[in-house]
Amino acid sequence: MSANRDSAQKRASAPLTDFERPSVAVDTAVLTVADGALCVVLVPNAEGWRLPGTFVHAGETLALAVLRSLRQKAGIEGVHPRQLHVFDAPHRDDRGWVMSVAHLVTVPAASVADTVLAGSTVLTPWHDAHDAHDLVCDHAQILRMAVETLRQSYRTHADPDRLLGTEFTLYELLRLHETIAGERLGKDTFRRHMRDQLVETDSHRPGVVGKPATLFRHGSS
Amino acid sequence: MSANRDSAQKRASAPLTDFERPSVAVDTAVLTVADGALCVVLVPNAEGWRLPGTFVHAGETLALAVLRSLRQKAGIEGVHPRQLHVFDAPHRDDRGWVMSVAHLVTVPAASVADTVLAGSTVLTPWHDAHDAHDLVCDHAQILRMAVETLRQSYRTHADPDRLLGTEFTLYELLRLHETIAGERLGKDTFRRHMRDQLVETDSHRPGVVGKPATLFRHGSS
DNA sequence: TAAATAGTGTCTATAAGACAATATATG
DNA sequence: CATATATTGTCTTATAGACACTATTTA
Repeated sequence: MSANRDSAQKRASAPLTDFERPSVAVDTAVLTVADGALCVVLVPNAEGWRLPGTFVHAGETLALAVLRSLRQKAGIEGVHPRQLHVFDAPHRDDRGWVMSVAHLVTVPAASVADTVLAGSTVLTPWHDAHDAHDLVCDHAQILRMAVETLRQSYRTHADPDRLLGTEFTLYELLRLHETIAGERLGKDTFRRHMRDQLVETDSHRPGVVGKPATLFRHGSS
Repeated sequence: MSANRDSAQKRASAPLTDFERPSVAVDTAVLTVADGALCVVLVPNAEGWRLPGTFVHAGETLALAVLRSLRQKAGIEGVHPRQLHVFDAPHRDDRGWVMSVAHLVTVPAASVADTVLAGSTVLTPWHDAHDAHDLVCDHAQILRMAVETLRQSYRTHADPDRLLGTEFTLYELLRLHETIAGERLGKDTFRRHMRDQLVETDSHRPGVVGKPATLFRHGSS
């Protein structure tokens, strides 16, 4: 029975060379919100635009491979990769058997300018996430999953990815949520949902005209 | 610059042999609900209990590897694997560099008896999912993720995994949800939530005493 | 004071949850 | 009829969303 043969192989001390092994890559949707638009980092290659990615090296976790690829290809540092899904169709990559583990990373809009400067030899191309067509193989699907995951996390929390700074007005938070959700949200209902997650400060941010808005910080959670 | 070298490698026609590659395995939490308990399939090995799993073979998708491992090790057929997460800690397996892609599979309680018979040489050990301790490496974490994923899908749908048969009473559905959620649910609120997802039939299931319950089927969704 | 933005009070429609009443079976 | 289970009606309370009102700033 083949089940016995399989078990015997797994109990042996060096069974790993008995099998052909796949190459494992990571591909990452780097998202930010800037000027009321949800943006993603795309890099050009021969066949079109793609998400930044790399092969995973020995002794490296997937998350570290993501960090390495973003540092090298987009000059992005200090982020927290979230795993989304493994894409494993046997012939999705014509170079051979390559699985890709899709990831999501978010970058605060405030650090986008720094990011561009850091990758000195590489243009860091931010694109509107909703206008990103013609991506290679399954990268459009990765982008959709990333946006949906971001939406899900912002549906229940004020700013889990700290896309705003430490202090922000409720209207800035509202515009962030509207951009991520892709729809208008009632301001008064929104306030009531967010207030108990936030801490009011003594400071205010004056606008060009009108009553200055109270600044808030994140709660202890 | 190392980014350039990396790009050159990826554009070459046979770059896949330049890197050491990981072994990729699948491990699956097979869940069912039987007699008011959430149960999981565990198989014994030298270090303790573990979830059924196998290495992924060349030319095979992750889902197919899951199906093969369940057929061989537990006699389970006709299921639909759902991907949960990749476990990738570099030294999680002392045989070498092994990543494991965790999966969730559900089996209707009605087919559990058949499943046991089908694996003629293998005892199919169902265990209470909440009493499953002492699992090898990260399998306890996989089980937690599987249970949470199952709970999430039953929070919004009547019986997405078809754990009940084609016809069932609302009280049978209520007991299923209570077992999965791990808490009591109000019966009248539950009815109102479920009714519009279900189709009432002309049939009834008589109990030992009392008014026979109406049988329902799933809606068109 | 006029205009603009920030923040709050209140009303209504809807949904959740608990409780009670009704319906239909067995013995 | 007594009892047990199924099913529905209704009441209370909480929440969502819309609207309008108040507050505070600049010009």
